Amino acid sequence: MNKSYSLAESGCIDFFLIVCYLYVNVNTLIGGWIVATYKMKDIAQMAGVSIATVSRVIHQNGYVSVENREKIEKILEETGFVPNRIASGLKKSKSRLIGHMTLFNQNMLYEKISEAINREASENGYHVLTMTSHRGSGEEKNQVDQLIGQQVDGVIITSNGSIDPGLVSKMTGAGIPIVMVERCLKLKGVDRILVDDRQGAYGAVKHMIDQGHRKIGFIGIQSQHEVERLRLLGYKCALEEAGVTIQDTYISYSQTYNVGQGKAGIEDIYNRCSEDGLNFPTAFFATSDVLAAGILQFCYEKQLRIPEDISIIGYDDTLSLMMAPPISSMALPEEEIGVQGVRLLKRRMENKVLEVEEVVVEPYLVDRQTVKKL
Amino acid sequence: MNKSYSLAESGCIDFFLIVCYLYVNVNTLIGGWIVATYKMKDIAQMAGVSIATVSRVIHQNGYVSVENREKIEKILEETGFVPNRIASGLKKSKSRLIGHMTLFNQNMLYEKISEAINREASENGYHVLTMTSHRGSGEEKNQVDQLIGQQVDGVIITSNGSIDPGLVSKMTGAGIPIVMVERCLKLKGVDRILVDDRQGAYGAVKHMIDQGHRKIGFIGIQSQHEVERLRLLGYKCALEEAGVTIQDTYISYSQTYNVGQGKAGIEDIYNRCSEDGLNFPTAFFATSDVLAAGILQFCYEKQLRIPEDISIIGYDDTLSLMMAPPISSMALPEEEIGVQGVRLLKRRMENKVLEVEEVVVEPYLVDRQTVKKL
DNA sequence: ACATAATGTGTAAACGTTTACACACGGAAG
DNA sequence: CTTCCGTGTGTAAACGTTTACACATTATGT
Repeated sequence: MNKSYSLAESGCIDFFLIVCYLYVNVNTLIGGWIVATYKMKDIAQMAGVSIATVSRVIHQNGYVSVENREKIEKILEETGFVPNRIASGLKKSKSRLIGHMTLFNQNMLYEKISEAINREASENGYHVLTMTSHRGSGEEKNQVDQLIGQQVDGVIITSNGSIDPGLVSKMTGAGIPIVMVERCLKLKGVDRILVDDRQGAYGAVKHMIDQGHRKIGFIGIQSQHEVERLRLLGYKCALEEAGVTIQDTYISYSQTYNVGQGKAGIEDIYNRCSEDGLNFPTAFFATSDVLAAGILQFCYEKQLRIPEDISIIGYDDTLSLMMAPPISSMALPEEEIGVQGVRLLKRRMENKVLEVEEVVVEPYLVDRQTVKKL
Repeated sequence: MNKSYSLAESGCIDFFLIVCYLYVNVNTLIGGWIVATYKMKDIAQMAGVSIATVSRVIHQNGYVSVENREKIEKILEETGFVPNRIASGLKKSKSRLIGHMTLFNQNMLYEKISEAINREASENGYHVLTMTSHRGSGEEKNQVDQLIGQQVDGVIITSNGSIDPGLVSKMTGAGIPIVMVERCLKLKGVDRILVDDRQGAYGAVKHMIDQGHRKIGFIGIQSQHEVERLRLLGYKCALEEAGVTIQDTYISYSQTYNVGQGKAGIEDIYNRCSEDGLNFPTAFFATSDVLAAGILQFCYEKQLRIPEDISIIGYDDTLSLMMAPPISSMALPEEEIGVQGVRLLKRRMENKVLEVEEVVVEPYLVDRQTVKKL
């Protein structure tokens, strides 16, 4: 090595690189291939400088002579050197990792939010460690330990309003900032991105009322969670505002978000209407596109046309474009949700003490003309 | 500290814990809360042993007296200690991180595969760093550097057959094992999980033929990629085998996987049939559910019933259950794809030299009775 | 009784960065 | 001709683990 070192000093960089390639960094032999990874120490040796100087070039701080800077930059380029984030993370007590806890869900909404989070994080020099759990599985406890162990700089919790608050405290207790997104818990020190679901439902139902509908069905979820309560509330507000009395017969709550339950919901309303001697609604609002899909299946069976026979508005705009026919839906600004989530987190990660923030985002109607004018 | 230390030694653990909580590990004050994180050093001090002993308890290796083991375990429990993975990663040159490179895609298929990868990784003590890129964006180059920098122990590339092979070599060159999944490139030292798409398409079309169909349409993607070639091949094989001559008029290639293109595809065939004076097909095979959704939209407009007027089989079973009506589809074993991917990777990560492996998984028909018996 | 093995514990050197500090050189200001 | 500041560079000590090694102590076999 000493010999190689002097070679490098005397300017024979290229030859030296080959020597290095063969001898310095041979970590492993895989299938006969020589595999090399460079460390700052190696770069420093090749450039004939100290590792501190290399670091100064990489981080563009401190003083480095033009001559050395160029020499080092050239070597960096040639070797494709990538600094070891683990080592720097250890020294700086920053992993530049964001944890993302989410529930697995057959819904592109969460996929889209995830995507926005990943992208925004990446643009800010962070990476995302995703932990997917399954409703009621209790996996979160272990995941929290894993995230703390990985020294994540912050955590985003997407749509998991049922997470154990104790776990969240464990993280905040470890100094990890948290942002909850879409389905949130009101917790000390936890920022929130909320969707104005009351307004979303209100807007959808208002649109139907404006088109002349008065008998409007509601297909939602029986949920302890606030978002479903708000959607029902928005529905009721719109009706009350229009002076329409609320018919329980027109309201159906399912257990979970799935097509079958959506279809069962409208069938239930259909049957109860006959029993109660009421007219079947002329329009339906579903609190999720997946439930709306169930409504469409019902219509298909009964050979009802949309919007001629039945008007529909869905929610979340994940499937509506793909349905036959494509239906109107209240879309959520997934992009904004993800981006704002990362931004809030970033502010906390970078300057510790801040007020708790709450950002409210608004759904917007994607109108595909599935509400008939009466 | 020395005073506290002697307290611990004299057995006053509980009091000592409080002292520790207040003084030893006060890292930050957030909103008035005292925040503490423990290191092995702290645990060792509390237990009055050396840090090596604590490590032996945590990793359950080496000899530790029952007395010390119990004392340490108790403290570990009480403090909720989580070892710093960054530090151990640095020492062991293992991050226990798996990189996952995937393309963003409005398709639950990738979501499901991701989910399986995350779960299987987690069960094996790994975490997943997901890097989502967008077709043709060139984001991959940077992502590869990030993954190398994070010292990931392995990388899974999902459905990105268009990744630059040079980037893959950079990773294998850095000693990182790679598994490609679903859409693969044949590259030196890269394991593959392949879907038998030829067989999948063949099976779907065979099913239609068995039900008596002879005029069968194909809605696919004009793709350089092998999977679409295989699906078309499977379609043609099934027809040839049945002695049916292949009609170009019945075949349509779209640009990308989206509903609009699916609908345009079948409209195109419809128009060309009139021009050529051919009968419209009685059945359609689509190479993706999203294209099949387009077919359903066409049928809806034309008031064609399924399967009475038109028979359909989709592919990937991501949307078919939610359509009106739910349609038959060739499902891919997403679970198996993800799990096998992680397993292959794990074998490579744990014992370096292995033959390149190729696992082929089979699609299976989910029959929802949308092929009419002729 | 003595060698040897099994058990239990602590010390200290890594791992690859970052960064405070020290030092050296030149030029400008007094 | 000092003194001081702006540049440029290297040294070495962290960061929190893991683990080889050394050293005890006790048990076992002869």
